[in-house]
Amino acid sequence: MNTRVSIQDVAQLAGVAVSTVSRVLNGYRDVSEETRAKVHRAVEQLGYRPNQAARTFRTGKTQSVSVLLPMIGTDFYNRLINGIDQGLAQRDYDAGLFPLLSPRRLERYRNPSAPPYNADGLILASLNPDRLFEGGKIPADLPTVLVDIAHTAYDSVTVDHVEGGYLAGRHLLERPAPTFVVMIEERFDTPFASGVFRERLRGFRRALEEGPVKLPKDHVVTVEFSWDGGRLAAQEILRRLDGPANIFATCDLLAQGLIDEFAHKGIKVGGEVRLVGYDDQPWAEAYGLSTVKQPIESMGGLAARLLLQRLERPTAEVTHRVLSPRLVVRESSRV
Amino acid sequence: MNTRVSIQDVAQLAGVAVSTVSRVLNGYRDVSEETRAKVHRAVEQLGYRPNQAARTFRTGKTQSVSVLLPMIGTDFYNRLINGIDQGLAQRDYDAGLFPLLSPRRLERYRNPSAPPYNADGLILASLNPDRLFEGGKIPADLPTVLVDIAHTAYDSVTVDHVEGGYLAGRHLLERPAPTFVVMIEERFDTPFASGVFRERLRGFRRALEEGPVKLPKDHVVTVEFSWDGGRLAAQEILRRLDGPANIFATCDLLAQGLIDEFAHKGIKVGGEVRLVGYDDQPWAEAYGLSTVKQPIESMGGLAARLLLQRLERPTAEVTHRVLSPRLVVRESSRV
DNA sequence: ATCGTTTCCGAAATCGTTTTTGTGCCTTGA
DNA sequence: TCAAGGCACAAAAACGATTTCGGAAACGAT
Repeated sequence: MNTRVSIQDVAQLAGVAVSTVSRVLNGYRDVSEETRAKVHRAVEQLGYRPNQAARTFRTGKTQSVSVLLPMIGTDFYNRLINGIDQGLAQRDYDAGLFPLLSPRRLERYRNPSAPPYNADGLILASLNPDRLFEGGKIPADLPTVLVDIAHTAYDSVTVDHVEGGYLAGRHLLERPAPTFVVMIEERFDTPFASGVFRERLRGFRRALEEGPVKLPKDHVVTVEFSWDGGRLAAQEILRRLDGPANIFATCDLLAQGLIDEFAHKGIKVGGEVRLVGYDDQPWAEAYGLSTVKQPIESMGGLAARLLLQRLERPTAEVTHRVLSPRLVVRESSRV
Repeated sequence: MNTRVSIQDVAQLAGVAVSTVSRVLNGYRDVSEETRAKVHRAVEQLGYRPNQAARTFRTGKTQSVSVLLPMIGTDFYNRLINGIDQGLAQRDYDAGLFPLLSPRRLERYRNPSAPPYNADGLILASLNPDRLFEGGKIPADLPTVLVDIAHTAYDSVTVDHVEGGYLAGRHLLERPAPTFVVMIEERFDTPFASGVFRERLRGFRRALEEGPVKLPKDHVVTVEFSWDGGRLAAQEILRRLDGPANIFATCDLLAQGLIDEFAHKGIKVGGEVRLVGYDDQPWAEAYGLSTVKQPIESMGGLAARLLLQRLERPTAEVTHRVLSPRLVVRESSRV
């Protein structure tokens, strides 16, 4: 007995036309105080709630955007979501989150009329639209901005991984020593963003080129994306080295594995063995891990603002914003 | 030039009526193979995509449900979301996540025509509908199921915290010793679920009643919901005791603080000082922490299935499902 | 008194689907 | 031969809002 009452009923009870009720409800002018009150009274009395589906149908607007992202629960996406949310809230927009929790979901969301696309705009986090939509267009030509990944055809906000690697490199080279890089194997068969680890390595190399130290091929250890990966890398490094070293792990998880394994072998990072990670995970501070911190919240907030802009002017020129990471120095890289 | 093409255009190109196109698209009978092919050809040629808003408007169905939850990023909500997602995917429903990231969002989501309620059903996680909607009804009378909280008026899935406390108590009392409980102060001014810590304590007390050991009033230490809270509790306990003890922490975070502080003082849990936590956080295993594990994924999956059922039969009787937690014994409580 | 302007409001068109109803035509069976 | 029924499709009526258009009344200025 709630969804049954329509704007018609309100109009009838108030003794006015539906158009008048609509005008009152949407705060338009051209309505006298008197009728406005009558309408409000009728609305109150009937407990009328506008049918949102009808409204969306007519206006084509939902006042909401969808955020598609590979997963949730990681520190990265938590911070990103918070940033997006704040950016959106400023302008009375709401965000629905649609994580690609399973291959099945991914398949479903390829359907252009899936629920996520029932929104005014779209934020794709770490998701390559070409791969996600298999070369097709964005469903319903939804205004879209990419975050944590770039694409010539869409607005995007990213942070510069090359620069992050460079920062790590410059820092470690304050004290020249044999250098190792521990990084992750990339897979290109998912619609997720990729190539970042290689970029970080590239930046690191660039820093090395400015100094006297070399990075031999076999000093780049490629492992799996796991804590165990880091431990294995530590064993590998110890096999190759006995003395001071500078180590760059292209993500904190690997750095953690390294630290734990070193500790197990009685080696404490910082001093002789210096280590820099990447990501600034929440536990990094407790671990005393030097690391490269990305402005993830800013990235999210900026993406939200870009989307809002695009909603206003759909045909404006595509913009790409590249944010800079920041080096956080802690004990693990002290000389 | 995509959203511009409607079912009309398809009908015209195919040389049939719109109703026929609709029948084809929805797989209804009463269409010959020949016209079916014609329509499909026209659809293909025009790149026609049905207007989802219109469809929703007409049918009143979206094939999606909304999940309202206090936050994301915690282990609890991660597991819950995974459970829900799996339960929903089985029947071709999609879930939009709407975390109450800020007080502002909470306020917005009180509006019955906010985007989250533009769905076929609603899952409220840890959220009390009375408080959330300030005594009002669920927006648009959306079929709703509650999870991690109960309410007489709605379907719900919860796990029994009293039972969890009881399990911890029975286990610790295998070896009688002075007993402490570390718990968290509750706040009732939020729309979030609450009272669970008290319930866990109640269950623990119930176990004690079956044995010879007493729980003195000042052996219940109430602290803040933080790692530091656990550390302070450890200090407090050490002040009161010198010898063996059984400790029940009503959540793992407190247990972690306890363990760390004890370690700092040279005391290792397990053996003399036995400890049981609650939640089975991801790190609990590495910590060797005995703890009470809730079947969170099951809870989510069950909630999803209940909602699906209710969507089919909106007037069916309200059901409440109470799941049982399970004790995971590890080193921290070995004798 | 006349003429414009403004203010307020109603009638009707409209959005793109789904669903109901109607209508010829073709079969079938008695 | 005729009634009954099924088939394939068309026509039109919803669904519930917003928006456009236009007209009556009220008002002020000439």
